[in-house]
Amino acid sequence: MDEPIDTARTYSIGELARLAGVSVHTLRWYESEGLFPRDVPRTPGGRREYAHDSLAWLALLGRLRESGAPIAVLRDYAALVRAGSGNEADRLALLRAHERSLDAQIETLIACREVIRGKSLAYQEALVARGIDPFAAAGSAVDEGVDGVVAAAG
Amino acid sequence: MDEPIDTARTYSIGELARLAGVSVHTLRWYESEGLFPRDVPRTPGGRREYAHDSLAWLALLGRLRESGAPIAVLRDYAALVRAGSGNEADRLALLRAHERSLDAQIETLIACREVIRGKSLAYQEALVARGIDPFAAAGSAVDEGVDGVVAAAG
DNA sequence: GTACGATCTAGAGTGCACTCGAAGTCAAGG
DNA sequence: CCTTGACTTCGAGTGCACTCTAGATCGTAC
Repeated sequence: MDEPIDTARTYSIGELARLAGVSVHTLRWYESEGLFPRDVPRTPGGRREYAHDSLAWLALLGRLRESGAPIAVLRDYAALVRAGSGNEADRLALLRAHERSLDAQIETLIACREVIRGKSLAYQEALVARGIDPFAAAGSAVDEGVDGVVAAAG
Repeated sequence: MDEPIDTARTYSIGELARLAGVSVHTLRWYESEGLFPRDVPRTPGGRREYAHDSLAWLALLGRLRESGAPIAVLRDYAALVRAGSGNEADRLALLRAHERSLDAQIETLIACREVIRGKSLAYQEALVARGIDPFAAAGSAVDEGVDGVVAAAG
């Protein structure tokens, strides 16, 4: 079951930063903010030696961040994992809460897209009605605008 | 065609803030940042007197902001509207660029949701396998965790 | 041994989008 | 007239999430 060649692999902070797509500054800052589920071991010289699974952990953090989770949520989740087994229901609750936030965000964005799409379609049709190619490079010398067609508020 | 009762309606900054769901501070700040398509008129006493269509304008700005458009984009759009007719193709280009950004955001969020959903389903199944109701209030006294089932990285 | 790049710590600085405070003005009610 | 509350300007402060600086140390290659 164990694959020592892979799992024994460690990363320097520079390597991990490159692989995870974050800066070394960010990795140190994440650590100082308690976003790792266990202490990052050091070499005798004091350098960070990340375990191979740090990359997967950072990938998860990355997804949470991308989807708007504040650092406090990542910290809470890391604290639960750090605390060890027995709190899986808490972890699940945290993840599900974020899922709901994610659903809400997606809905919001879809609603925004509809509004903005409506607006741009109005401009597009107005331009076509005036005999202008709506996808031509901008800056034509037409005198009269299409504001009345699109909306009073621009 | 004109409906003077409605279109002649003006709003004080407090009214408009309430209706648009932003703070009066924000309205003044938006104005100072050039986010209105024309100068906001003042009463003889120096107070702002927003035209009735300001509400629709703010609704559009709100949708753009909600969907991640930075203030600079709103400023550019306001500047185009302020410049008057003849630049509709530019306005359309701006809106369509934002639409593309919106599409990308939605895709990203959907990808995030899948990852996080996968994670929470794993916890859920692990809890069920251990005979625990995954939706019960958290904090049960189970000794052994499900980490091995979910993933090494938490 | 020395040069060099990567890493270390602690703490300051950045950018965004507000958000608030201070000190004063305006307008309607009593 | 006086109070009250909404309004004015200007500038400073806030919160978030990094991002960077300075000055020292580590470790490998020559």
